[in-house]
Amino acid sequence: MPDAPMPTKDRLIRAAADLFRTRGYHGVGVADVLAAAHAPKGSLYHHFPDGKSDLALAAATWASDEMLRLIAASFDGAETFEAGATTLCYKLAKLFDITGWDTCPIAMTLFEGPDNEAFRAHAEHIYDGWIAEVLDHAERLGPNDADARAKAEHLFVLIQGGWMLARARRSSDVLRNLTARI
Amino acid sequence: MPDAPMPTKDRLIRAAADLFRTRGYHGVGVADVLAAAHAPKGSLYHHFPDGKSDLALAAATWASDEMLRLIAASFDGAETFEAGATTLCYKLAKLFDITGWDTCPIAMTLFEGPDNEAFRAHAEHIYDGWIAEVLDHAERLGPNDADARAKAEHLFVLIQGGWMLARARRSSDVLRNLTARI
DNA sequence: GCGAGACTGGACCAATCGGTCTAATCCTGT
DNA sequence: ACAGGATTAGACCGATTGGTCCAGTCTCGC
Repeated sequence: MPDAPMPTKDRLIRAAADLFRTRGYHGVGVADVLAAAHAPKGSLYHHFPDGKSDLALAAATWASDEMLRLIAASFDGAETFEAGATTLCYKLAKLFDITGWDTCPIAMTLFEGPDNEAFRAHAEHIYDGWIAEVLDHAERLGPNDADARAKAEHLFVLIQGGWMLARARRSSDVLRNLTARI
Repeated sequence: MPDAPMPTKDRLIRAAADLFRTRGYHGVGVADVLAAAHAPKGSLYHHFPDGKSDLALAAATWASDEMLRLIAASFDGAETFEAGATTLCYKLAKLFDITGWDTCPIAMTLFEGPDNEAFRAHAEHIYDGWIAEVLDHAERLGPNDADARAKAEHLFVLIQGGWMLARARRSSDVLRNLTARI
């Protein structure tokens, strides 16, 4: 666990992302994050002057970047949109099994925040980023497809819904079965 | 607001369901529920000996019953599965606009609970109830359809995912657009 | 109209919450 | 070597958290 070489700010973000993802924004205290990141309180409020909410936005952005990488990795070698989407579902299923991913990390972190509007806007921005990334690949792989946007949004909806059922059932099969409906 | 005639227990459940749905389990304090239900603390712990978690399970069950009624109402007059599913999406969209429904009330209430396993199991039970209700109608409307269960689960996934995107975008159109993919 | 259980009302509690503050320490350019 | 900003360390704070407890009140069967 190479904790030491990582800057405190990054450790805080990662620990926060992990905790928020599994227990939700209000389910995690700053003390929990501090303990997980092996950081004192002073550091948190130095790097994130607005405290917990500031940290939550950064954690959501970091989690989003991971998701964007996962999307890119899934579609990069794909020859069709369906192939890429299928790979993405399987990668998510594997991640679900390994890390116990529960639901969408963005939803867990931002959908119950305090000053709701800022959090909601950030969530919308992140989701649009995911859809845009998928859309890029959809247009690349199906140049004449007028429904590319609809296909991208559909995949997003499937994955979000699949995440929920997968969590409730503790079964990643739900995510794999998604591929039949892409 | 006919608050008075309603028994305290019911007022607590409804107030809790409303609050948990919008702000999540940990985002709501028992004091908030008490204030919304115009009930003193003693009543809560009389009707729900295990306190907040007990109340959350009851609130989730109540919210689930509302959803089951909505499903039944949507499919009752329908001549095909697709027609019923479409009606359901439109009803949910309307509800989203009126009440500001945010995401799945069950997820908001149970997915971040404390003794996770009991909450998760209850969520699974409720979700299976929804799917079973849809499945009944699917089998009634398409007697020879071997994929009835897959169709029911697919509709569930669509609605769950749609709920999330609808909330992030503050737009019920997402729910209406679901009908193109049923 | 009386007695018993159901229910209410709210004072009270320890623990935890997010956040502030200041002193100490580290790091880097000169 | 030193200055000075960046960072860390953690004591401390008032507010709020979920929960306990019991005296009082209501509502029944009898």
